[in-house]
Amino acid sequence: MFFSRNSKYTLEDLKKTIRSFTHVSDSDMEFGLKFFKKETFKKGTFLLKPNHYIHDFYFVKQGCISYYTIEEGTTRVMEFFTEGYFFTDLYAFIEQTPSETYLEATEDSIVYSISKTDQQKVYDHSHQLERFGRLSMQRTFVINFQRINQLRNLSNQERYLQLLEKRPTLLQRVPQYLIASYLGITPVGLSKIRKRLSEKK
Amino acid sequence: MFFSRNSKYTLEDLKKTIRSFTHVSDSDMEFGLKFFKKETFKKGTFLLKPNHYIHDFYFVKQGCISYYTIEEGTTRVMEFFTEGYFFTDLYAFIEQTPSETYLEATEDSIVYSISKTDQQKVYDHSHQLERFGRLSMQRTFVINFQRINQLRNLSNQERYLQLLEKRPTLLQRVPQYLIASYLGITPVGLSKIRKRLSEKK
DNA sequence: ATATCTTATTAAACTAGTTTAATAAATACA
DNA sequence: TGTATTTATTAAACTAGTTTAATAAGATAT
Repeated sequence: MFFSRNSKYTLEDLKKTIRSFTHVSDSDMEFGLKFFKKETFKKGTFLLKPNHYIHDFYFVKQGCISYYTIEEGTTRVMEFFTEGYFFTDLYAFIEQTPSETYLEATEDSIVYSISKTDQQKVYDHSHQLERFGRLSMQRTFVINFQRINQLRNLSNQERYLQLLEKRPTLLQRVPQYLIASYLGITPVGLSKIRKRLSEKK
Repeated sequence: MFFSRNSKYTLEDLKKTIRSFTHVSDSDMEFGLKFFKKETFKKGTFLLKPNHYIHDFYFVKQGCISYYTIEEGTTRVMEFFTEGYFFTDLYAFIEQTPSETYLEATEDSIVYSISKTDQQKVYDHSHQLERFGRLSMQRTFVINFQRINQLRNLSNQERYLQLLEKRPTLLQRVPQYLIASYLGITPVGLSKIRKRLSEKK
């Protein structure tokens, strides 16, 4: 109900991203890519809502998918998936449990998707692509690990500045109160930080 | 210089842990395990210090390895690796760059190690073990992700209580100022939290 | 056992955040 | 275009942490 499907697109960017991790032969690549479907999501539509199962693994071709929970009325943004990101609600995807999260297109978005079953077929068929799977997990691990250390070691202001530096367009693309949530602070807190910074300059 | 080596041990616990992730045939398992070496580290000795390369991937059989940096004189503990943990300084290991971290045995410890080269051999030889590699990365991903959300969403007091619950023995095994560092607070801060909690009861 | 060194607690002053509420600015839409 | 709604800022009172420094308690070694 959420989306419309249509396939047969170039997938060049996806192919390129996969090969940035490890060598994959043309035949294995072809085998893998044929399972991907192109999907488009209008701004404000959902790829996933709580209490639903998630069957697909995604790659962002264009747009922005916000990954968040709502607990006691408070939105908590865990990630903004933009161009080139692989994503899913990994916990629910792995365990095949009902999700507790939202995946919302906060911009008009185009993604490629592959079902868990098909992904398993791909990994069974291709050692090279299983390796890609391992390495992309490893990459994500490193990124998350750096994020953990940032959260523990940097002040909110420092984290805001790092975000500005690393993902400069995000603040133009996403409302500020969601950025605040992503940083783990209140909108008021972020506003204060911005004021403090603008006064310093 | 840091350690002494000797091999031929049962490795039963390592085998069991690997098989908790995915099926691995006896022959693949045998092939993989023969690369692991048993190493022992006395309390206070180092598996890794800054500006050294790390060549090995580890599994903790017994003991506790603290993974930390020292920045501007401040120790920042990133993880305590205890029984059943796989670990290495992943960033330096992957990129083969000089490490910026310490891996210190904060208890007398026994670990199994495999070199990066040998690990690559194992992955090249066995699709099943490559899958184990992917799945164990995935597991670590989920754990780290939960940790990120805890850091963003919970108060220091709540995180301390969660740590007490999830790893209750850790506080007996590790000095409190390292626990504080792991939680991202000062020893004084942790002491205050403990006082507040003991008064509440 | 005593002295030494490390670790933990406490106190006091301070700071960067919080909450709640009001206001201002920006955006959407009818 | 004007009005309604959403988003961002500001203010005020508060809170959970910080830093520095002193003290107490615990562990180690001679």
